[in-house]
Amino acid sequence: MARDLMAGDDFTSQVLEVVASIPSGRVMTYGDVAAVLGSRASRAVGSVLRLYGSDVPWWRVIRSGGLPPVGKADRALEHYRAESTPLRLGPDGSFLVDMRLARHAPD
DNA sequence: GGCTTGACCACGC
DNA sequence: CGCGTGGCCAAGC
Repeated sequence: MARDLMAGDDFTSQVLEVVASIPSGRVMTYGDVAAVLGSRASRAVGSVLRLYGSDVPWWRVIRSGGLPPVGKADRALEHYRAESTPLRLGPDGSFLVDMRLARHAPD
């Protein structure tokens, strides 16, 4: 049947649901997403996005330090530029998301 | 059932 | 600021 990514009962579906609800130009940390689900499984959130992230705005979910997933930083950067996500220059000269401004607070 | 693996997080040095 | 350590929790074997 066709309820692959529909209304969530599973942890996986709920993660995708939350990620899809993040507004453009804003971001949430893996931990924040887990917290919305009443869990602290930040790693499991990452695992879900690694597998099913292609269908949701995965670049809006980053680490607590503002760094996007390793290897995907360049792809994420293109999206940030397009969404005008507040960026900030890291210590090594790379771009990080400015959490102070871009962090989206859940209820 | 237990052990291992992870797109993590916080803290200490 | 880099690195190690312990803790969390879902999924797969």
